[in-house]
Amino acid sequence: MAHDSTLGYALLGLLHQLPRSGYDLRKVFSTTPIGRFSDSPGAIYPALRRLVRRRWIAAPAAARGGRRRRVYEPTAAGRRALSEWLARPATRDEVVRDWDLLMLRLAFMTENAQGPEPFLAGLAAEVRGHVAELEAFLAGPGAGMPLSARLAFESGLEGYRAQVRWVARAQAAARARRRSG
Amino acid sequence: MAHDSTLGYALLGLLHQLPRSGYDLRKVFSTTPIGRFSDSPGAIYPALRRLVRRRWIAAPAAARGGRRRRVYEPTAAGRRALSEWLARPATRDEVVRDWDLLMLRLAFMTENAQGPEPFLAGLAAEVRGHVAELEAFLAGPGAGMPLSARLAFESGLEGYRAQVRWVARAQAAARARRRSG
DNA sequence: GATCACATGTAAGAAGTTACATGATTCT
DNA sequence: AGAATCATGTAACTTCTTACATGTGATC
Repeated sequence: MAHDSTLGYALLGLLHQLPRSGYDLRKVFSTTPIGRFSDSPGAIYPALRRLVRRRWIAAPAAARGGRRRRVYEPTAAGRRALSEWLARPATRDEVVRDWDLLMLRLAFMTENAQGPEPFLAGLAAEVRGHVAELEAFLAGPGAGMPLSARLAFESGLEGYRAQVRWVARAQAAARARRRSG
Repeated sequence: MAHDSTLGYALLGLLHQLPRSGYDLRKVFSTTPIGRFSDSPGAIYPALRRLVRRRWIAAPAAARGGRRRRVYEPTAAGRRALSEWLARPATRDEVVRDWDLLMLRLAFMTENAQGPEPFLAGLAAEVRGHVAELEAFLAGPGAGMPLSARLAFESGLEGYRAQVRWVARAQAAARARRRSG
């Protein structure tokens, strides 16, 4: 099954938590600092129609005539698509280019059968590997960078090092949760 | 002057360091982990033509006939545009949605008159403000998030906390550099 | 019945992606 | 000459942005 955009999965996950209207979804984005999604109608409504076209969500007939509030909820296929997406392990490419997408996946993982532990294990490996790559670059070809460029590079490196520490704590928290029920 | 895309500024900055061809620029992106830019020709060449259309870069006539290597360099207007861009202070919105763009600006700031210190000062204020916002959310409306969602939120928070520490060190490094010449 | 908040939609354009096409040079 | 590599270009598609348009219900 072809995949949707980050926004598409964000909407699908939110609708899985609770059926909502496009307007509700916009308010989620405009009132919480959860992601970096735009609350613009020009993004949300087309994304919803995309999901409808894929038959991942549906609005229970109702609300004919005029433009009333349309509440969407996932179909069986939509729930399946969400599950499959949540089960995907983190790739190196996502670590480098799409960290937000990985965190979105994690955020919805409570709804998942296995819980976050397998995902976090894979993520830990990939993020450590990426830090090693960045460190190798800094020690090798990147050694002679001018001050500002080196500072900018170190910002990225420090960000990923923080994620290495975070993921270890996250794994511990998930383990503790599983043991204590 | 209207602004260009992140990729456009990346190209402009690189060409300011050293005149290059599109192919050279692609290799920069494919062989260094500096940014998250794609090395795809479908992004690079149209972006170069955009910069040419704006008269920010030019390829010294030469290389007529057939498809030979075309080496671009910034025009006077291009250098001016780069300078103005580098002089822009970091905004909160960029901190939240476009950290990479800020780091790109910093990376080219060695070429700048003032050096990175004013930029870093503004950046420090904005990133601290954003951390405070995230902490307020976690303590207030976000207090009841399920485990996975909270972990994902904390990943973001820890990333920004790491940037608060990084920016303090970066300011110290820039100060030390200025004093010691 | 005017006005405001709720709610959805759309058009135009920007910029990227993937995949393909093609010319020029160098190496064997 | 053939193959690999250097080098540029383009078409189709996707998705987002900004800005505008429009309908519906509640309140004054």
